[in-house]
This record gives sequence, C-alpha cells and structure tokens, in this order.
Amino acid sequence: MLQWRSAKGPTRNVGLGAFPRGTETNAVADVVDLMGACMRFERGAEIFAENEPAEFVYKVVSGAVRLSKLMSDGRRQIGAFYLPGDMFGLEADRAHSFAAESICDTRILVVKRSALMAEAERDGEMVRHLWSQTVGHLQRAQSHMLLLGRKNAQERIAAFLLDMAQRLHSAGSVALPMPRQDIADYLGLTIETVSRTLTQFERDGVISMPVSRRIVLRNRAALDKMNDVWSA
Amino acid sequence: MLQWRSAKGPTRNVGLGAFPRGTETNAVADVVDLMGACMRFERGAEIFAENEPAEFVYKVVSGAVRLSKLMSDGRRQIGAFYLPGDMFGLEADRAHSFAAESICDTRILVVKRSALMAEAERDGEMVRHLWSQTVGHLQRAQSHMLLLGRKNAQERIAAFLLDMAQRLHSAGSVALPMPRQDIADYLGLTIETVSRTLTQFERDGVISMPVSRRIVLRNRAALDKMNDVWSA
DNA sequence: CGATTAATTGACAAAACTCAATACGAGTGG
DNA sequence: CCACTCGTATTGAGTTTTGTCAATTAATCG
Repeated sequence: MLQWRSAKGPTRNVGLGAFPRGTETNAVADVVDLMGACMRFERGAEIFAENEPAEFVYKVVSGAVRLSKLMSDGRRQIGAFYLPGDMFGLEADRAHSFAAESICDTRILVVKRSALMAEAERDGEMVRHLWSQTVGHLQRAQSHMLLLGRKNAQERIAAFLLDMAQRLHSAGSVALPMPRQDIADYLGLTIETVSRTLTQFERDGVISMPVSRRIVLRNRAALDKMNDVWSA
Repeated sequence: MLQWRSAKGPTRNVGLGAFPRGTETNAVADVVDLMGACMRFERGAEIFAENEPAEFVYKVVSGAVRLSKLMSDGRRQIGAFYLPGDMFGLEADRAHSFAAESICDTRILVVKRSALMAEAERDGEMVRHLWSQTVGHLQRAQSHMLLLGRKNAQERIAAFLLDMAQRLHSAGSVALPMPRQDIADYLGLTIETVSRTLTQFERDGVISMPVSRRIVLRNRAALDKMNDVWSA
C-alpha cells in the first residue's frame, strides 16, 4: 500500500449548471432548495479540498459523493457517502478536514454558508435545524466508529449493504454508485477482502450479483443477523 | 470474546454533591459552570445509559469519563474519553446512543438541557457556541474514524499517547486515568496488543513506564512520526 | 470487437487475536 | 512492616483473519 491507486486525482470542476427550482416548502432544511444554485460535477470531480475554507453548504440532488482523507503513503479513509437528499458541508466550522469528491456524475445544490447563517440569524427554527443536521452527522460518525472498531469483514459488509439499501430506498436490490475501492476505504478493508466477502455471501445465497455494481439481497435476515450484534 | 470481561457492571450513582462556583465569565460555554450542579461519581458509575433520554449536558471538573457501547456478545467500543474541561451530552438529540461511565472518581457539572435551551432561545451567541461544541465532537469522531480505519497498532497507540499528553497538559509524562482494557476498546485493539505495543515502545526507548498507568514520553519525535502519517 | 479499467481469485505473509500462564501492584489485615 | 489477595497487566505459543502481490477474468466504452 505505497501509492494511491487508480488516482488520476480528482479534477476541479468548473462547469456550473442552471439554477433549477424545487417547489418544496415543507421543512426548514429546504431553504437550501430555495436558495441553492445547482451545479453538476462529473465523476471524480473535487467538490471541496482538504483544508479548504468551508464556505458553502451542499445538498445532493442526484448521484453520490464521498468524504475522504488521504494519507501521505496512499492509505485513504472515506468518512461518509452522501446520497440524494443528503446535506453536507456542515461538518466543518472553519476549514474542511476531509475532501469531498463526486463518485459519479452528480448534481448538487450549493448555498453560501453566510447566506444560510444570515437566514439563521432571524430564524431560530433554522439554527436548530442546522444544528440537528450536525448532530445527525455526528451520530452517523459514531456508528461508523463502531463498525471500524470491532466488526469483522462480514459484519462490515452486511452493515454497509443494509445501510445502502435503506438510504437508496431499494427494495431487494441495490445499485451501488461506488467502486469496490471506495467501499474498501469506507469500511477499513482492502478491495480484495471486500470482493472475497461479497463472493462468499453470494456462495451462501445471501446475495446475488448479476453485475458487480448491483447487489440483490436474497436473505435479508442473514444480513440483519450479522448486523444486529450491536443491537443494545 | 464472548462475555463482557471484568464487568461488575456500572453502578448507578445516587449521591449528589455540593453546588460549587466558578468565578469564570469568559466564554459562553461557562454558562454550564454557572448553572450547573456539581455531582460526584465513583469509579465505574453510570452517568447515563444507552437509550436513556438525553436530558442533561455535562462538563467534567475532575476525573475522567468514557463514552461506550456494548455489543450483545461482549465486544465493546469506547467512542470517546472526556477529561477535565470537556463538555459532553450534546452528541445526542433525543436519546443517548452510547452510555457514559466514570473511569475513576469524578466530579461533573450537570445542567438541564432544557435550561440551556431556554438560555439559547434568548442568546444567539449561546446557540452558536453549543452548535460549535457539537461540530468539535464531530471532528473528533472523524479523526477517530481515521485511526480505527487504517492505522496499525503502533500508530494507534502513538496517536493515543500524544492526544492524552496534550489534553492532560502533561509535559513529558502522562498519568493515564483508564485501565488497559479501556484503551484497547477505544483503539479497536485487544488488551494484549496494547500491552505488547507499549512494551515494544519501552524497549525502543520511545517511552518508559515506571508503573503501568504512568507513561513517560522519552522520544516524542518518534511518536510524532508514527502519528503524522495522516498529515495532509 | 479490442482496449482499458474494474473486479475477482489464488498463494502466501504478516499483523493482530486467542488462550493460558505468569508477574505486578495496590490495598488489607496480621 | 510484611505477607496475602485480588484485580490488572504482561508475556508466550499457536491460530486466525486480513493484507499483499500477482495473475486472471469481467465489464464498459469507443
């Protein structure tokens, strides 16, 4: 593990799309929908870099985003995946400590943090909502810590598949937007271990994989069982 | 790893101490100092349980606290250690997903979350401060994820020692408040690996251990080097 | 199709875990 | 003050899981 692998590093996105509209007005979060500009990022584009000032807040419209941090020797940790509907960019106060990159072609609403804060100045509801977003991210980070700390490969993959299935609202079949390497770096495993574990699951009839990016959940109970160890 | 180990489980604390005073008025955080009641928890006492409604916010005065989550089969993950000056209890919105226990005899300021929120209602500065506390916790969680995800035992221990040294304001020598098992469960290692790695460090002249709970940092540069891999 | 990237598989090595024995250290009572 | 005890920490031997390196196979896109 000496060099960062398939890296023709993330390419800065310059193209800026239209300013589309959402007709939603339901929750407070959707101020982003109203105020945000929609941008397109092609696969592998850098949305923000490590150490970049945290000037914007984002919301995924379509596609997928990874939050990642790279070590000097090529090891990488992915801290989170963001899927359609997810907000991000609030996990930093001053500067970003992770980079964000689009995993595939992705549309993202972008709003200036200062605009959001100005809005929040007048609207107490707004602040609390943004804060609770941050709390949500913290809780995700904590449950990810559990996974990384003491789960074995099978438990990690099971948790990952169930999480993806839920967040992508997929009934029975998940279309993974990310390559195996991203999954590996998210779960703290190697690509080979991810691959072997998936193959194992397939042999055991727990899943099937018509193609590598599509996972059909054939025995959700088995996955739940592997995942439920942390029931508490 | 089938049974939770030395567990004569955490014992509920009932004793409630004095209402001491701090003369500080510097930052907003110190509203807790002004409003909080001081409680004493003896070693191993449960401050709050998993799934308990998050009714209070806490600040460590003296001693140390661990945030932990227990698996059905005895595996445990410690999510954070809280040391004097640290606030906690803001990482949950509705109910706690981790338990908090005192590691040694500990004094803690406790304030009702509702009181804090009432204060925050009037004081915009206050909300932002509480929020930024949460962001701080999130960032700690993220950097802990890095450690758990892709660092080897030496790197984990090095990071841990440096972090403790800094947070305890110890120049050259750290008095660890927690037993090896807690360190292991915090770092996602076994107690044996922690022990062996420390012994290794001692043989290499990186540290010395007059007694097991006291670690003298003899070669901080070596520790920094092991830790700095994630420089970026 | 062919070229190129992504994913899988195999053989082997290494790091960390397990189980078991031993040593240490703080506190207690003779 | 010294032995005893009990919880904590260390050490050793052997196993297991995951990682590494290298070779194949599968997908995707002109």
